[in-house]
Amino acid sequence: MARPLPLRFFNRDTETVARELLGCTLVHVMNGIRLSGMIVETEAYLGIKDRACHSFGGRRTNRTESLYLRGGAAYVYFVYGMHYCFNVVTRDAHHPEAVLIRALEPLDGIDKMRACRKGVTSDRQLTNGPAKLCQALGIDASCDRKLLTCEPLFLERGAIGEERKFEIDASPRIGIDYAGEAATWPLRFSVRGNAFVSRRPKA
DNA sequence: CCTCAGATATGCT
DNA sequence: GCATATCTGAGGG
Repeated sequence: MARPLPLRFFNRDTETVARELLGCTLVHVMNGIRLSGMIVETEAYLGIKDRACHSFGGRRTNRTESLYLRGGAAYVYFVYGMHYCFNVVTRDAHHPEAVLIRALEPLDGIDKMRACRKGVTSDRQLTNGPAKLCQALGIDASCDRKLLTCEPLFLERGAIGEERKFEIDASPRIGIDYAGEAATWPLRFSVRGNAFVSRRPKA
């Protein structure tokens, strides 16, 4: 099993981290069971200058506090009254930026994921959305602010030293129409042609 | 395959 | 009070 990604991976430019997380594996160990999936879709959120980001304009509240941790922390927030979304915090404490993980291709613990996603009929729907993957992997508010460099919640590099075996699509982010000009920034990244990407990027 | 309405509760004004 | 980085099921093509 690969080593977790180190802190220095996260303390870099947010867009770079969002691109390089594609192909990496997100792992959550629950009750000794390893639940994991390959990251196939991400979005970069660029802090105080990004109207779509929860820390836009330097806003700092209880909910957004984890964005002001150093890179490598988890930012898990609750939306629409029933869903969780999982983010990886990037850069340092003075730059409240993050990468939203939007979709995974399931790897380990698929039976357990099916149990967590009762009612879902096809495996494609297990983790092809930001709230779906949280439900499948058992990620909730208790994961907020956790450091992502060790169990139970961490990331593993994809193929070390190997060339990427996929092309990356860049497209506008989902569900942020209120964000003005920022809504057009191509900060959503996905693995071209992967069946678990939440929506096909517009050509 | 597609679009659309409804669910639901927390954070913030 | 109100908006929300979403999902599901129903209905139509």
